[in-house]
Amino acid sequence: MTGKIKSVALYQEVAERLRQRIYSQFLKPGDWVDELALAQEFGISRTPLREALKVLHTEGLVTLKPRRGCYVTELSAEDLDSLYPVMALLEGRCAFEAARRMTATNLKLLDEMHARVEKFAAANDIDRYYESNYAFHGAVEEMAGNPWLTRTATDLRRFLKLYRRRQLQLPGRVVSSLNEHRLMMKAFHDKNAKAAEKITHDHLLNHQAALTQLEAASGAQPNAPQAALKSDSKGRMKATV
Amino acid sequence: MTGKIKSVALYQEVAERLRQRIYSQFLKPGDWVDELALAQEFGISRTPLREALKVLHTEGLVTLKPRRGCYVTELSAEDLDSLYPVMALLEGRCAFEAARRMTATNLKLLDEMHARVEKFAAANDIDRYYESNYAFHGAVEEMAGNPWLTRTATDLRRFLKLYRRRQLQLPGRVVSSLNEHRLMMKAFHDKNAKAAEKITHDHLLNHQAALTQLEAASGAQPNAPQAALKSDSKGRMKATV
DNA sequence: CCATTTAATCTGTAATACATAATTATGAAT
DNA sequence: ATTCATAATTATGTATTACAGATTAAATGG
Repeated sequence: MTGKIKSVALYQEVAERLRQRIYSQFLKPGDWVDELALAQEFGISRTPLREALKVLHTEGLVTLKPRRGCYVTELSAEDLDSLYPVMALLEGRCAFEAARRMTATNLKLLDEMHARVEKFAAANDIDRYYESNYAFHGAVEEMAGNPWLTRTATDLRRFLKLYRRRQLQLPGRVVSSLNEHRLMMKAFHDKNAKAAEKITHDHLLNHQAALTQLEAASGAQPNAPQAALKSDSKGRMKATV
Repeated sequence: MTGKIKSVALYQEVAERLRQRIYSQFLKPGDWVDELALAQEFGISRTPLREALKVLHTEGLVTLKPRRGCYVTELSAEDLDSLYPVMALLEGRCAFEAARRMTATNLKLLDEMHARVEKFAAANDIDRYYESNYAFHGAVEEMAGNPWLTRTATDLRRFLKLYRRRQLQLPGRVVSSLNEHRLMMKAFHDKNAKAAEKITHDHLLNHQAALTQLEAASGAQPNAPQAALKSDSKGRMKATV
């Protein structure tokens, strides 16, 4: 038999397609999700579509406004200001625990993942740079060895992924981010839990600071078009941001 | 018109009834939730019942094992060991932020809530003691002023509520718990954020330690009957646990 | 008495129908 | 022509029903 066994439900496939549309910014934060149009496009009834939307809602990717339909989750500047410190707290702790429990195997794995990040950064492959970076942080969370800590951190980090494009446009941030990652790796090699925690914590806050600055530059409009910054995409900023 | 307008959906009412059954331990952790039996009992079809179960699943109260049905969420000893430190971290931070931003109004409110906890403890009203205690911690979370921190902490704390009964059976824990609350209140009065954080953090870890001890005593069976401890329910332990 | 097949039960999925809220279009009055 | 009220349309939320596939229980034969 060459045919693929359909082990996944229809609504799961639909969820995945919508997930991709959201992460690829085909559906942008704040956009209305037109049930009927999508159901017709996919040639299905509303039920599996709504089922998919519920999945995405649980993941936080989509927000259901009562009687007003479904919208791609939109984080305000205030949301980011309150979210990043929590992320910093949790990921900092993840790094602390990961450093404490670091094994030779895991260290090797992290080294490899870090190398990937470096490679894609050097190659200017912005998409794969983001993905490998995301995977790196996910790996650190796993290595903390605390399932509930991992779960909590992972759940929150998913929200930041919604602003993937935005983050990639942070001028000069890649350079300083890489630098921070190198310091993290050193802390892991040294099994210096305290240092790993602090670096990771500050890494997140630096990220937030850079985002805030970008928002201020683009006129305090969280979803404003950022074309104006394109010409600056290769610009350099002080590494502290 | 005297009749009540049905503003809530059927599945929401069902969800609430099931929530009560779970929190009242009529449905205990690990119990199978019989869809058909419940649907018949409530005189409804499976759909609104399943809809309700999905809500409870999102809250974490219920776990859906694929093709094996729906079960009341059960936390293993390992789960509690990994969950409490995360709770301690988050609630500690909540206390820190709450202390930093403490206003006269909020302080008064906390004083009142703390008084309620004291009152029900003195009156040996174990149910209302638990509820007022739960409300107190919820209030501190709110006063932290960080919506995402509040949300994360609240989401996690809901899981602990599943083991409400168990927690109430901790011998002597009420006394030391009250003492820790008094220290917390002092820290809030002093606006001593660092102290508030540490006390709250340790408060949670002490709670965990007491639970672990209880589990060890009852034979490492998380859901074993605890009748054997009843005679000890007024016993006293060292206040440090 | 155990193994294997068959029957019954339960879970998961999705199409459909309907009620109600929200939006847009229509029309009357100033 | 503009504005307000009302009617038509559209979208959302809810729930019944039906069916397919998996799991568990029962039955049959070795």
